[in-house]
Amino acid sequence: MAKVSLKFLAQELGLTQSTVSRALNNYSDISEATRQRVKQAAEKHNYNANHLARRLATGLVESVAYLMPANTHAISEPFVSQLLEGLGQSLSARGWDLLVMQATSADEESDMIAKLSISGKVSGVVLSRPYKQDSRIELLQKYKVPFIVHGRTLDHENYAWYDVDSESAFADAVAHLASLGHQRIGFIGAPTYYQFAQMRLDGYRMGMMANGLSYDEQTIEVAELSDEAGERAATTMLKSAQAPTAILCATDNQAIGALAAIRSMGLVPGSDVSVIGYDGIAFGKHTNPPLTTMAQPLAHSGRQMGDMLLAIIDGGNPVDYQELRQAKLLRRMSDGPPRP
Amino acid sequence: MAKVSLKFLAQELGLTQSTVSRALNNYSDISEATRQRVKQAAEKHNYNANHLARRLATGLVESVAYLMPANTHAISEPFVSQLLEGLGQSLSARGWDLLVMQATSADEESDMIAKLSISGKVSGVVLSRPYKQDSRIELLQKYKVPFIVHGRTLDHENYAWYDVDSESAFADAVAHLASLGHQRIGFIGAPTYYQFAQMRLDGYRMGMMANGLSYDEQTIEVAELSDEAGERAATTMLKSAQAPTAILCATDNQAIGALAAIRSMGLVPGSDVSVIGYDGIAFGKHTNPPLTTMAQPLAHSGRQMGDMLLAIIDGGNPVDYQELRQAKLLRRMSDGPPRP
DNA sequence: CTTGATTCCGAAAGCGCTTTCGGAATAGCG
DNA sequence: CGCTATTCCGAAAGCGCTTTCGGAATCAAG
Repeated sequence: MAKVSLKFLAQELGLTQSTVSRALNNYSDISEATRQRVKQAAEKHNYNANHLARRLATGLVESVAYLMPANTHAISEPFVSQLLEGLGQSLSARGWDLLVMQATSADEESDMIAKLSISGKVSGVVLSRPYKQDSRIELLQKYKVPFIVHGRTLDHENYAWYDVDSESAFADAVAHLASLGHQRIGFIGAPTYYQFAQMRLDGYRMGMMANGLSYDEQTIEVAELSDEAGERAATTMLKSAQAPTAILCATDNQAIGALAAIRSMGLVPGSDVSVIGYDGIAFGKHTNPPLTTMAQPLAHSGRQMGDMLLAIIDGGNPVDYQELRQAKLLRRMSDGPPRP
Repeated sequence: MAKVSLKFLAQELGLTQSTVSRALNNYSDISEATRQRVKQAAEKHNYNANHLARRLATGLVESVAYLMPANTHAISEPFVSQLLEGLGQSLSARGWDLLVMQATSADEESDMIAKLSISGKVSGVVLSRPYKQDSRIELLQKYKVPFIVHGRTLDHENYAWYDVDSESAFADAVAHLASLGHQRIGFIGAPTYYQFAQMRLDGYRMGMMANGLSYDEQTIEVAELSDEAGERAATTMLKSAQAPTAILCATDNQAIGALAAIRSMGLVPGSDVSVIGYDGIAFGKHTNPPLTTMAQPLAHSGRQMGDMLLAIIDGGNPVDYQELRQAKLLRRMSDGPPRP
């Protein structure tokens, strides 16, 4: 079974490579008759252009890289999975490839971007969970590689991003808790080198002020993004003198941990102390009790971002592709009025 | 900033492309002196070989594809995430790329494989969750594309795979339940066009027989792999005349659904009716009650499989790379002796 | 000083495709 | 019927790299 290349088809048909190539690519200077003939032959022999050669010749690289966050088992986080799925769909609809890359350390992340950029391996990049100031974004801009960010940095005027307005989401969550009668609302945040962590904290603060509640550093804990970290943070918070009657968490994972912490202190989440998470992971339905959360509309975020990135690669202006979505309260069973 | 290509470096150094290339690739017919000179220049100008050109020239494609199961939101399943992570590590340690592909329908899966094979886009493939008879595997063999399967088909003699012995795992689970005193043990399985589903069912059956329990078609339900499906299956099972006192589920997701079904009937999982899942997803710790499960050792399965695949690509004999791991019982709170 | 063996580098072909250019064959027109 | 305009295809260069081959220069040996 000889490799079916352009040359092969050309010989088979008594034409030249270039003619065959142009026929396949619908050039207008090929007669309809031979075009058909060529296409049938291609079909018959199951011809598939070697994409390496094509890309080398055209300079177009039909693939996009997704960079997984480093220093965290992010891939096992729900949002990454969903994102990947959507991205894949968007890309493959156009026959493009999706590369997934993973840096093992933060240093390596920048390195990887630099390599990626100059190697011309991909024609677009999607980046998740940026830092407040993210050198990767600067690199991407410097090398003029089209990209889109899942989330935002502090200064997010001049590039494309897709994000959920977690600031107002957290303000809303506080308002909800306040309307239930809570006064002491704790906050379990994430390290604020992540911009999303900062915004969630800001939202919390704004919500507290807006509802006439005292914003107190004492009722804030910073934790990593895991359930264990959430559990630890909730424990120390509940053991403090002024234990809160409700806890807001930066992520569902942390909230799930908080639930565990509350239970293991002999308290009942949802009635003794309320917990609200953020993300809306499907699994929240099955926790004990089911987790109330600010749910992101991430169903098609991957797809969305893929389409946006493709549009930018096609020449669109990145700043035209900034999309802010709203999260909404998904009440399950982990919130309620405070104990009198 | 001119593109730094071989040509560029060559001019810079007053050498030819070929010399520069060979210097960079450590050919022995290049003097140590010029080798150093070339390498320094490359370093200085941040040279990175265009991998498209290299691959075209060498015929080696330094990338591997992971095919996500179709027809299911598999990517959002925990095992896919973990696998991807491990694969990425293994591959990137060698500078290879990981492509993720997703077919939207079962038909398309074979198509995709065929295209992938003849396009020469990748030099290896990893495949998850094969069917009993899987045409994709035949295609891969036909086109002589190195591959490794995550799971096994019915006939798995002559290719590489990595699997967990779910047959004995389920037999063990039954034995455990029997030792607790359960007599009527139900089984929620998966569609048996999946080989893994067949094996888990077989394990269940073997376990029942080995413990002198009656294996009855009545106490078997087939469900999709989601929590909702598990919930429905458990519900009909518990409403039947001979409701089981324990339920074994093919996956943790189903088991989590079963937990919900039991609770919504006013029963207490773990004491009124036991449930045991399979997979060992991290989340099982947080269900209500925490889920007892047969945990796979999937921590490094991705890494493992990546290494195996690489070895095969390097010329290893696929049949030398078949690895069967054991699952083990992870007792949490969803199992216990039956109510008298 | 000649010969043969080394050492080192340049020349050139080739990977499979795209794309520009030019030219033969055909068509259209007066 | 002669001339220009079209239609269609072939020739060839080039994308950036690898790799084989041959030859000039250096070396050791006779």
